[in-house]
Amino acid sequence: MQKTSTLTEVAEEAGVSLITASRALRGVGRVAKETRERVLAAAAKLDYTPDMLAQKMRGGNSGLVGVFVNGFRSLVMHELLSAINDEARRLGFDLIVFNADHFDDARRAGTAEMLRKLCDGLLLLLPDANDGLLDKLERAHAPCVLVSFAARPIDLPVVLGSNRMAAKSAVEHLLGLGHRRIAFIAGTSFTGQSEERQRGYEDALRAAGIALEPAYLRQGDFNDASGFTETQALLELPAPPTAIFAANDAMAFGAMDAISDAGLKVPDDLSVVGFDDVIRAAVVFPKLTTVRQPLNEIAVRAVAELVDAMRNGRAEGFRIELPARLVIRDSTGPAPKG
Amino acid sequence: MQKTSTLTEVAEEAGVSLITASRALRGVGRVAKETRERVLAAAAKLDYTPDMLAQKMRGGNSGLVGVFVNGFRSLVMHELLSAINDEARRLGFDLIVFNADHFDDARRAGTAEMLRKLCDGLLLLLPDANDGLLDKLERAHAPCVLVSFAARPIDLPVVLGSNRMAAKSAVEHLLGLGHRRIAFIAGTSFTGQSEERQRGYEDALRAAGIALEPAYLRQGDFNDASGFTETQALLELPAPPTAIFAANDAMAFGAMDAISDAGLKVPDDLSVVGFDDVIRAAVVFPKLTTVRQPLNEIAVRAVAELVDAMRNGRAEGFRIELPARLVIRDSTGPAPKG
DNA sequence: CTGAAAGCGCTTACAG
DNA sequence: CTGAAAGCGCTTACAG
Repeated sequence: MQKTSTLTEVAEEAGVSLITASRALRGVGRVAKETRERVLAAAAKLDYTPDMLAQKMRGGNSGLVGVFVNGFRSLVMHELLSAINDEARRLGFDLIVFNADHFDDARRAGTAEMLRKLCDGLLLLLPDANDGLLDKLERAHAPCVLVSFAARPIDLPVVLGSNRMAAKSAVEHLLGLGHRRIAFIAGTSFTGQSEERQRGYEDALRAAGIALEPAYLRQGDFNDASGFTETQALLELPAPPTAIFAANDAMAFGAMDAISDAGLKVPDDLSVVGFDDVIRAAVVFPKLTTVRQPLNEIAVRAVAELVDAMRNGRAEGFRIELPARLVIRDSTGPAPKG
Repeated sequence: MQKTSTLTEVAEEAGVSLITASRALRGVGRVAKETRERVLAAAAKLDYTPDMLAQKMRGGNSGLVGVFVNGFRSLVMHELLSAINDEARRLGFDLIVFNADHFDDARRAGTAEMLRKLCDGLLLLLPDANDGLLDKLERAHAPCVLVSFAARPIDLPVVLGSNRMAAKSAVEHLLGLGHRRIAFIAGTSFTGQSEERQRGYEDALRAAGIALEPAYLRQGDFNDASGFTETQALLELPAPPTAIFAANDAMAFGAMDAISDAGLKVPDDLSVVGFDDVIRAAVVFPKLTTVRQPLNEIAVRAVAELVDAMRNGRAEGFRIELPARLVIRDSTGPAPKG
């Protein structure tokens, strides 16, 4: 099928040796101007494109950045990917994206390994703390940057939003509105970000002298549906909360739906706060009060740090937290009397 | 940096020849059970992963599907990518995504070529008709499928939504509501889909005996902002339209904003129809009447056809149009009197 | 059942 | 300025 021409054919066509053709094409070493032109002409004639696979096997850079993601479904992932793509392109790197969840499969591990060799550097978006790849990269100090990872200390560069502090300020906002019964819907714990947000929630309550009520702590999975179900459970409590802080926007949307379904109104009866500020947050009715993740800044910074690591050929461990801030919209209001 | 162990090392460790180790690992050819076990143990001990780059250079399948996209920004692209990923995974293929716009750059072409060799098959999402890659693939009958491409006849498999017919039914819906002055905001023409939608618009008007008014035809670029600007221009016309059909949802959102900004109401003063039915369409206020692209069906079908082409090692030209249908929501209403 | 060659397409030293 | 070797990590015939 692939009738790509090879360097040998180009050399033959130009009447020079393989290696001379290679040099002429790469513009490396001393090659007579006339010879070079002959080779270039031959390459053009044969529509020659170098085989990156072979090139890479001999070492050398590809100008490629590998991006490992965990699924494409989430809007945060989508925005992050867009921003990273823009920034990488601006700096002259192309992106290869690989969906890297479920690393247990041997074949998948082979692909990941291959991509690691093929690309000059790796960006891991919202990686799973249990991914064996992380250990491998850590041991090798491979040039890579983890984005939005908070599960554990790791000897690799990490760029993320300030989950804990921003979550704290979100809950303080609710406290300021007079809420005392505030629930938290947690997400999954793959990246450790949900835990950080929960800590911020607890920080705020503790600082306000409010005891943590276990019944107000619910376990969701970052999807709309779980926000819906967990909110229903909360509403059935003897003393239901007057405010719900969800670990992400999707669950906050689910919460708002559940509240409507129960015949209640946001924010009159219950206030809802999300986390992320995906596009939909500003468009939904009522508009969602949420924490804005600095996705763009995160992307730009992550790419910059990766470029640095690629230049050094290795990565040292450090952690950059970029400030996330509360965006107050229409889904939060004064706590209902009584 | 990459201290991956090689097959040679595994063979040494197991005390067998290179080729025997290769056979044992692949489970191919006759290898004594005891020998095989020794090799497997050695591989496990050395944490060996085969080098896909080297493997692929000798031929053989990778189990990888390459997906070429034009940017990550659009929500349609995002949903399509999600659906394709799910379906490919279900069938045991992994996805490698490459952002392939601007193929003119020589280095990028090398990457594309490499990916083409590396992957067993290619999916081109909303490809640009001017992309030189299309010609190459067409000439080679390379195993690939074009998704949402309508720019020109091409001797390669194509899967897309029924742009023209669905657009026609959208405009018929407006005609049924009594609208006579209906504008169309076109998008860019890379994939030819905007043109198809415009044809559907013209079909409907023609069938209703309404002359095409050039002033009602505006050129946008598929982004919100252009929907906004072009709508402003339409509103300044001596006889402004009473309905606007935008070639995609993003421009329809822009149109709604422009209408609000002008102090007018949707759908009382103007009706708006979009195309795509992205998530936001059902969430925005008022909810957008739009054409639902069968993105999921398109994804499933495209993957199925690609699997078929990969099995044959080549692709024949054909075109599968999946029905897109109008979803009537709140942004369309009776034409205002007078 | 096991192994010594040849080769995939290229580049890196080493010679001339 | 140009070229003949060696080798990247692997697999495909061809021998034993």
